[in-house]
Amino acid sequence: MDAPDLPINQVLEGDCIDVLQRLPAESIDLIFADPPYNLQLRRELWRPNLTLVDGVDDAWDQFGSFADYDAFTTAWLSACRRVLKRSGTLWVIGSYHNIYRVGARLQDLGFWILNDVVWIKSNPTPNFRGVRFTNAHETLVWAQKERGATYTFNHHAMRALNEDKQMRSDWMLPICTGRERLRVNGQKAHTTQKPEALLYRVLLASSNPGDVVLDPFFGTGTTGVVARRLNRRWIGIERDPKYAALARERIAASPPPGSAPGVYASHNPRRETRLPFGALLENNLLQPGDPLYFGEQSAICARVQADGSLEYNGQRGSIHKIARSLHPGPCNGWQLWFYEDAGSRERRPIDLLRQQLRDLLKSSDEGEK
Amino acid sequence: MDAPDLPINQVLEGDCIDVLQRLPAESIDLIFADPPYNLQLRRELWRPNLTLVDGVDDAWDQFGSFADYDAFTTAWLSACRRVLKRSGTLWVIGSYHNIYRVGARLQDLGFWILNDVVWIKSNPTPNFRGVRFTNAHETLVWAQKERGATYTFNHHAMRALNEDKQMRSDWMLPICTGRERLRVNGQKAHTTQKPEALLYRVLLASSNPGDVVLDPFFGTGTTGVVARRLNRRWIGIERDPKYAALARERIAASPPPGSAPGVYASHNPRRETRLPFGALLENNLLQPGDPLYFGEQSAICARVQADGSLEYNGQRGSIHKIARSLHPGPCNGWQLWFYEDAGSRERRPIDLLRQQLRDLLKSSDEGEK
DNA sequence: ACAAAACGTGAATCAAAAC
DNA sequence: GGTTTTGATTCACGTTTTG
Repeated sequence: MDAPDLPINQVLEGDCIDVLQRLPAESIDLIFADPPYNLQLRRELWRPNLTLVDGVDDAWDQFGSFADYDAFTTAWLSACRRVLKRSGTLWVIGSYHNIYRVGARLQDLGFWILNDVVWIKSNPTPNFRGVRFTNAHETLVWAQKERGATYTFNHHAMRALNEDKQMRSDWMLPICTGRERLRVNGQKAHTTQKPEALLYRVLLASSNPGDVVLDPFFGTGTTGVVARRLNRRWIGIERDPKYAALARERIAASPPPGSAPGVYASHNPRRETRLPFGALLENNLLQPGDPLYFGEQSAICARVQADGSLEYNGQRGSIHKIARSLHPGPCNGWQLWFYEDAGSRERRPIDLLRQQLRDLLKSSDEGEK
Repeated sequence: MDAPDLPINQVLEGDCIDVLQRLPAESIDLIFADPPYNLQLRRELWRPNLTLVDGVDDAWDQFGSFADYDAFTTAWLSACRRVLKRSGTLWVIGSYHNIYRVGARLQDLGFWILNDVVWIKSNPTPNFRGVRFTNAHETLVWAQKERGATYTFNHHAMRALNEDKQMRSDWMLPICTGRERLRVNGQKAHTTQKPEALLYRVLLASSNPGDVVLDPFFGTGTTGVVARRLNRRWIGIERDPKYAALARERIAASPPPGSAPGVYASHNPRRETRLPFGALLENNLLQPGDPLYFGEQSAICARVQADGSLEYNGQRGSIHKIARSLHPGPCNGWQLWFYEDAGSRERRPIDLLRQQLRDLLKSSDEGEK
């Protein structure tokens, strides 16, 4: 299933555009990219207390013009797109300096944006001069390889992570400081290290255990650390041998995934084994000829047929089909049809019977073991 | 000082590209633009409660391709740039559908981005299908006509509006609903009416009383209403005579300058720290698979899942939910579940970890000051 | 009259498995 | 791979209706 020559769980040294070209096509499930931001700082910045701000002035962040930056962007995005599976998705993080260039190029190349997400920093650097708004966020673009392909989004994992409400496109997370910040001789090892919490959410949302996650601008390896922790496989590409070495060291020292296999998989009702409506008859939860009501109150009453179809007003078909004929739009028959409980004479959705049957089958499964 | 033939406080009917060309060059202090977003909706969308979502399907939002949209964008941005004073600035609002196109074109034309700002919606439309993140924000780009020119930024006004702290680039404001939403025969008059609070902040930040504020996509005139209220002069351009008429009517009926602006000051509920259990995982204080014990002595042991839920005895749910299943009455999972301390092997309530994380976030907050 | 519950709605690129 | 069938999925507010 995997390409045989995929260099799993390794840091590859070199320019990502070159290295990507040597990887097999359509082999990667997820890409997270934190490219140079092209910051274009013009002068030193001093705080009001007369200390110097240690800004990003690395050589790797210098580009001559928008055109240069665009060419660079198109090159690495194309290379990424080639190695991505059809079902794969790509995340890019950036700020206003570069994200509009990146977003537009990415659309031009055929990527299809699924969301943009804003990382709201709980503790941003203030604007020392008071001449603009405090730059308190960065933007992440999440895109699929091509419009309409299926992709991974672990909706229920995101809900669980957000106290049982849908995860929104605004993520409030602190910047990477304190013990998490990698240091060498007391100096920060990399100027733009991202917090692990950010990668945790990205990987949990858009990949599954065992998936291959690639980071073309690996830096000091945050993506690798989190991938390992979440039981994903990873590939890092990094041009600077010093960063690559630091990343290897850091990942080796980071916590390995636990041994319990179940904990990493996200619950997904769409992947549960399907029970045809007829199974309720086969298992004696309904009888041929039983009435089903369309809603809790309504007088509309259909009859269950022996083969698991419904009959209403001369029509015959599945619970979904008959429901659709009674109501516009997409219909889930399991929730729309009600049976009458024998004891209480109350109407209950047939979805309840399905749940009972699922529990029944599950417990008999476990009894076999 | 003003160009003599500036049509002040008027709604000009026509395509903004044409109309702008008839205005004098370098005569405008501030532009706020809310262009079509180029949404590309494919089919009907139904809510889970079987009602139909009334999406944006207006003719003015239809473009054939990215190339068409880019040409349109370049045309109106160029026309705007011509009428802008050297000291002038431009705001554009958009979503991921269009904002990367707009941002890149704007940079190409020589505008210099000062900030981008995210409007975080306190009450966004949810994602009914559960297939993406809730689209909970829109993006505003704030740019000056050319790099290095002086521009207006009312730092102290922004501070005052934000409880004496620097105004950040994330603005949490409700969408336009209720009495503020303009209606005709009970139907919303315009599909994309913006809240006045948003314009209030924009105009207060980047213009001065008496300045001329232009809006090339005037719609139902929110920019005019707020400009009038803040004692700025305004020019609106609107293609649709129906919207133009509504705008004139609305502005005439709106409060004149001098009324108390208290209603526009917005409270920011985000500041109240909310820590979901999953944050302990995101911040590396717990790992997927870790055991949690129900009480200090008990043998009941649940497993932490990667998504921040607990698994016990086949059930899966939040720390509170699983606790409730083990104990009658209301349960505070934070105090009932215990982890085992790595060093001492002693059990400690997970509330301790929450406290640690709170302290951590707090100290990094204070470090900023 | 008042409180509680029900209802309506917003810039939305909104399905996926089985056959 | 295109077509058919099954069936998963929502949050914060403001307004209206019900009790």
